[in-house]
Amino acid sequence: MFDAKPSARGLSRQAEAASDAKMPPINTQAIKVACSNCNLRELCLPLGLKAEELDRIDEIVGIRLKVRRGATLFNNGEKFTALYAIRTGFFKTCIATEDGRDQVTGFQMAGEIIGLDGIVNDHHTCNAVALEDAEVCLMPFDRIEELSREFTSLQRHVHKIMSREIVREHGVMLLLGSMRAEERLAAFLLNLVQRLHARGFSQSELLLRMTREEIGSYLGLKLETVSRTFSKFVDDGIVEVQQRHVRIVNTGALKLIVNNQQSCQ
Amino acid sequence: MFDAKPSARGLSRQAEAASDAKMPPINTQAIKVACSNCNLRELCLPLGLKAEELDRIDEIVGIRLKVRRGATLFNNGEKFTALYAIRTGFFKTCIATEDGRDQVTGFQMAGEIIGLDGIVNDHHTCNAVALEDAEVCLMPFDRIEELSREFTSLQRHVHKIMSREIVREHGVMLLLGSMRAEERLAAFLLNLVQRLHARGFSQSELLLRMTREEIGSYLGLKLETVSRTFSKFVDDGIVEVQQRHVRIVNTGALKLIVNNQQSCQ
DNA sequence: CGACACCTTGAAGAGGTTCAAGAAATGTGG
DNA sequence: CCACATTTCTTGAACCTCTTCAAGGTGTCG
Repeated sequence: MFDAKPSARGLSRQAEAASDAKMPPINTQAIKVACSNCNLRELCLPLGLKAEELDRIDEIVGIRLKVRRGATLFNNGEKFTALYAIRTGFFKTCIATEDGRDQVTGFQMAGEIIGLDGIVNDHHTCNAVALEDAEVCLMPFDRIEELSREFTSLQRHVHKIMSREIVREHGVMLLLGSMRAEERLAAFLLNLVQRLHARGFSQSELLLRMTREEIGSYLGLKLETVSRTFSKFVDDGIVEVQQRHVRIVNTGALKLIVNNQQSCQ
Repeated sequence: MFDAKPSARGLSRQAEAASDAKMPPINTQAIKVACSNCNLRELCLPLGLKAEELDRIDEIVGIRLKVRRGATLFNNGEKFTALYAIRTGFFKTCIATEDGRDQVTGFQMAGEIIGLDGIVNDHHTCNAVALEDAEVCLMPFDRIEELSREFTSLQRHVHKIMSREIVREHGVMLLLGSMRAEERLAAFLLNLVQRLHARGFSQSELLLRMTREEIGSYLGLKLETVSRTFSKFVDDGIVEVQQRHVRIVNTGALKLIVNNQQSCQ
């Protein structure tokens, strides 16, 4: 609490600098693409597809959309027609109630699928907002269902994606229901860096795409608490923080914070 | 805070009295059944099936299992093979971590499906515990996938069930992330009674199948806080409580507590 | 009836929030 | 390119909600 904060020098970008846009309502641009050449294929599609199957599955993705920072991919109440695979960029999904509550339900990055919330009632129940300029592949849900009746592996894949989301949310419930502020932020950072690492980025450095307020909303904390907890971690020498640049100095300490602390239940 | 508690007389059972079992590890019994005669059909299956389709879909349910109170239907780590449709009874699902954390992720009643968490990794990631003697229909997942390749309406139904679970969990995240104790308990009671009402039970009376501790775990509160909040509601004349018997006297007040209160973010 | 699980209530304390002010970064427009 | 406005972040102090610890009450079951 009394140590001078080490300055976080030499933090490298985790991706090309996002060109900034001034919240245009929505900005999309159609491009033809093919899953077969996509380097995110292992994240989006089932493994071990035959070449012919892959060609057919390419049919799923009609067009690719660009979404500028601050723009929404879809909004609560909008008609559901498609799932979206994120090619580049970073999103948040959030729900809002009439009485002004707002809850970030997740942060999504390249290779992840958004829109699953819309299936049950044919309308989206949350907003998906790009936190940096993004590109997504639009996959009409009719086509997905059609092709997954044909290809067992695709069918299974779709089921797994939905199940994974359910399990992920169980983890968030555990976090929100039983962890204290430090544990929540530690778990959050470890989760982010692990997912980034799986995409070829650093295991220890990350550039937060979201504000303290958005982190707080996701973690069930106020932005001041997020900020204070970051400062605590810095004082303890666990991370270096410079605004949105974060370097994890002591991963083990973070893991200890998440796991070791007793109490709870 | 100073009013005498009204006694909750005349609370009727919401279902036949559960015969109590003393936590046998697992107690199952196979019975042949058919969806076509099941009065929960509208909850489990898509609407508007033709008779022939219904006959085929009957094939999904191989056997019906009995699970005694306190027994588990499946456990974390167990191989995933099937989904379960609850015919009678009441379950909780919960996850536990090595460090002793424990989180109830949901309470499930007749007509609801459990086991979706197991799809993604072929192993269950939570425990499903019967809170009263229960009967479930075992539906091998292979058969479900097979038949939903054949019947579009079943395929869509499966997708909707999974999407519904995702949306439900978003709601829990909102609750855990942004509500205070009274709001959480009010939302919980309204949700329970609404689901019971959809099954033909009273709109205002319910018999809690879970302990204060389990409610607390689900709502991210300690059991003492749950108890105190119940007492507060009783003092305010909003509900009558006698152990696990609850009568909602003023539904509007509960709704106000959930919606109106500002604060939050 | 005694043991046990569950529930209630009180008092003290901790963790997180609220309110407020100021600093740092970012974006805007001349 | 610099000055100004805006957004975002940090930090302090007071407050509040919920937790913790403790004790006693209620109900149930063998």
